[in-house]
Amino acid sequence: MRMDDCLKTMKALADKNRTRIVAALWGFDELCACQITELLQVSGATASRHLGILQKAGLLSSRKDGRWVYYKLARPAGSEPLFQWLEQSLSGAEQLVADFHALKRIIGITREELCRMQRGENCCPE
Amino acid sequence: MRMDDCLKTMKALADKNRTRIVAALWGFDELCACQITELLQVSGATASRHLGILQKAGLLSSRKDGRWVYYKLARPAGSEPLFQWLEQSLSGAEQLVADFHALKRIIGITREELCRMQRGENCCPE
DNA sequence: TTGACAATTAGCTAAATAACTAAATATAAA
DNA sequence: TTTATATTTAGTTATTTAGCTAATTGTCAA
Repeated sequence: MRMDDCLKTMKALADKNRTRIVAALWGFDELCACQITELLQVSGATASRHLGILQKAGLLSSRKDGRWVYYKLARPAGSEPLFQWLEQSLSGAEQLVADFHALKRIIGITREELCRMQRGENCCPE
Repeated sequence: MRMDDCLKTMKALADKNRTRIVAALWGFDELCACQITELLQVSGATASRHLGILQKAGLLSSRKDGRWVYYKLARPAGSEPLFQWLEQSLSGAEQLVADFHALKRIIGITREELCRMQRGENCCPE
């Protein structure tokens, strides 16, 4: 690996929100952009930018399904020790435990309803 | 490890000059601040700041010997996989090979002469 | 074909950070 | 004790980056 690629990986992981995304994908194999947006409580554009940085570093892969884009961990060849260190270092971290519970709630909401919430529409459109 | 400590480690390593410092200490057990300054070709203050960031992240330890301060890798408990990934990812990196050769030259210069050079005094004081 | 809409990109602002110079600190030598 | 000097800290400036809103893109449904 070239030094720049290695630094790109470190820079991608050296951010709290991006580490939260990676950790979320340990517990939930695949998540869509709007679910990540809801987890981080940031704008969709911000979540998208973070996902792009992780993907450009080779840490995530994405799959498009209609209007939705799903992300999962890529675990490129040779990255095993890095992920091992990360998982071991972060196991039980308060923020990630809270995230795990939040995600259980989030995946219980349909994506349509989730996106409606994110657009600020109150609820229950009859 | 708390999440903040983990992020501090990642942030410490997510900088080219600091990665070069860590890699330098793989090949040369212990180096003093002025040798690191010479390697990176930055001001002494800048080198000192980078060394401080690595030390606060727990990645370096230091030892004072008179006017000189020597640094070495700390390799804290649990960090083995991280260093394994780093060494494997960076093995053969162009910049680090060049640094290794530069260091062989640098350690051949007495610290007194090195610091004299860094103060801008030309050479050969009789 | 048109309208709705999830996701991304562009453009901006505020905060974080890397670099420098100058001042402060601590140690050795005269 | 005074002077020289290796390192660190303070203060400043320039660059990078995380966040936002608005505009754009690509897809589905009416």
